[in-house]
Amino acid sequence: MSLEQEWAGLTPRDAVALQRKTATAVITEDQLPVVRTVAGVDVGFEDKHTARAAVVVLDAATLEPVDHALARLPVSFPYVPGLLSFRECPVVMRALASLKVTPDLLLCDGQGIAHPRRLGVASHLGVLTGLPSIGVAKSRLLGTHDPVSDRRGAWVPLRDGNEVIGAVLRTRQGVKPLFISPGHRLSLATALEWVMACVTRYRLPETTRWADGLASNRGQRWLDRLK
DNA sequence: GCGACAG
DNA sequence: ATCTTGTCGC
Repeated sequence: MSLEQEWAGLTPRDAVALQRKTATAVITEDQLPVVRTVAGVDVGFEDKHTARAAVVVLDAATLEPVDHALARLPVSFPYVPGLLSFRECPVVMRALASLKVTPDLLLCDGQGIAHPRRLGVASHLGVLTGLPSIGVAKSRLLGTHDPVSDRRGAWVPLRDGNEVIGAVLRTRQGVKPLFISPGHRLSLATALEWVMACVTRYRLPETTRWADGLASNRGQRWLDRLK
């Protein structure tokens, strides 16, 4: 059965309960294979009723696209901070299912464990797919942190109380930092290494840039670049 | 009760 | 998330 069917009729209250249960399966220790391919995952909205997911698989060494997939699905859950998974996972799972190349690592838009119940979209997708995943968010959902030096690669821990739930990373000088957190099957240190490995000359890693481009309404232009 | 709040 | 080209600045 598809995820959209399994989650049909779920209320925000049910969703929170499901998150608490699912968070139990999240692993934040390194369990990665030799990473040859890295995928960028993102969801855009064609209108208030239709979600579009984009997944782009890049060669981990060259950062060149080797595969991609798109999927569309009616929106079936409202945007509620902390419950983003229930809006985005169904359509993302559809896109992932149509890939020809299964990626070794997922870089998802949004938080990993830097979440009230330690189950942001990246973590949830990691558990659903069983794949290692990283949360790459453009802004903060939870946690506090010290100022980050304006040097490329500089980072400071993101904390919730005494617990380190992620990092605030400067991927480029002169730009707002990114909020990185382990999604599933890897540590924060490894997550930071992979994000920087996917960054070239822009604020966002190449994985995210490709996925963002294809998921947005200007996706056609990016499709043209895919050969 | 008053803010904060991924995309 | 989304409406949107060129332009100012590091």
